Amino acid sequence: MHSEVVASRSADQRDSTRESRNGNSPQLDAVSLAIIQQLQEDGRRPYAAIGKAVGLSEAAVRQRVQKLLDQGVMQIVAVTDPLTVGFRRQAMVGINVEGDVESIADALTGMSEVEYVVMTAGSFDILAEIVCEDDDHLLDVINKRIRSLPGVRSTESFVYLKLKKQTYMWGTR
Amino acid sequence: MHSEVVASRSADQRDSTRESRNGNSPQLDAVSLAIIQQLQEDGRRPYAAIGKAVGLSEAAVRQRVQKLLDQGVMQIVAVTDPLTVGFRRQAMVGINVEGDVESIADALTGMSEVEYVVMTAGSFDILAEIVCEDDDHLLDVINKRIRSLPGVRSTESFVYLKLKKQTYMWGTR
DNA sequence: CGTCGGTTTGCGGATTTCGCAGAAGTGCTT
DNA sequence: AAGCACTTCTGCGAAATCCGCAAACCGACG
Repeated sequence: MHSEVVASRSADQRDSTRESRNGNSPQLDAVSLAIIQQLQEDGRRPYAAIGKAVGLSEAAVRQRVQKLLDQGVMQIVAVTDPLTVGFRRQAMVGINVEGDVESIADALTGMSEVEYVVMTAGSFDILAEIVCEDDDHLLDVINKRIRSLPGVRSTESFVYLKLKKQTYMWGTR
Repeated sequence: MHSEVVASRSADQRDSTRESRNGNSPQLDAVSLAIIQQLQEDGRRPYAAIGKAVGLSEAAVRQRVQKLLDQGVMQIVAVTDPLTVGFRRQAMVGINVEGDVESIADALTGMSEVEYVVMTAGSFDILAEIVCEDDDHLLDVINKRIRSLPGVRSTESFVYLKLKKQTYMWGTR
């Protein structure tokens, strides 16, 4: 059917991307990257359409997507502005830690109200995004649960007023 | 078929959630919220399965999902850890503004390297997440493009070292 | 009471997903 | 070079899903 596409692809695209120095990250070739890109535009795009776009059979796309999902490289989900969906209070919290930063980060990861945790360089060791239903809940999470973690030296909160942009399009520039 | 489910639902769930004080946000009833919740667990879950879970026919779920998509209330996309996908440098940038904060936020929104923009209360007026390929690119975006915006008083950068958590499960506690 | 707009439902037909067996490609060993 | 283990890709047929549409339903309003 589209055999000429397959033939023209296999030689060049296959291993053009080098696996990163990041130890745990599974190496992604250009085809998987292209598949991810397709699914970043529309998470429900049919496998056949993706296959046509990247030069692979429907079944091959399906297998690759399943593997990417299993490996945790990507997830296909609905995303919303939490404000729209009834979570009225959100905040980014900058945290300074003494001792092991990663163990604190892991503790934050375990909290259901914490949506996003990243270790950073700069005047904060950790940034964590908190999503709550109301002020009381937010106050409780920040003051009781986070500040009380042993090793947390200080925190600074930035309450969200308005979400202006939220994209998932990297690679599609 | 599942008429008893429909019957039991229509009376109670329909308009149990109040529309928010947020002017532009389309009011979401409990059923749409439940649909979103299903799609946050798996963006490719079949409409029929969602219908069974929320007590609606397959066609009704399909129409609601389409409307939520059209209205921009939610989007169904693949999300990844950018580090895994070859974007080696990311940073959160805190920005202080003199004058109109929103116009600066809009300017940031227009930059393709900016993934996330939120207006905040606290010692920053805006938080923006930047995704770049390398150090040069990141430096360029922060120093040349952001700091040069008229009205930007100061910026502070937090370069990402390691992403620890990234979830889209609000509502599913 | 009638009707008007918005939603839901129940279909058939087109499309997509799924599982599987065989072919093809890769790397390693002899 | 040939053999072998392993992974990936392809090409189906069957099952499930998606999609469009017309009719039914429902609350609101005159």
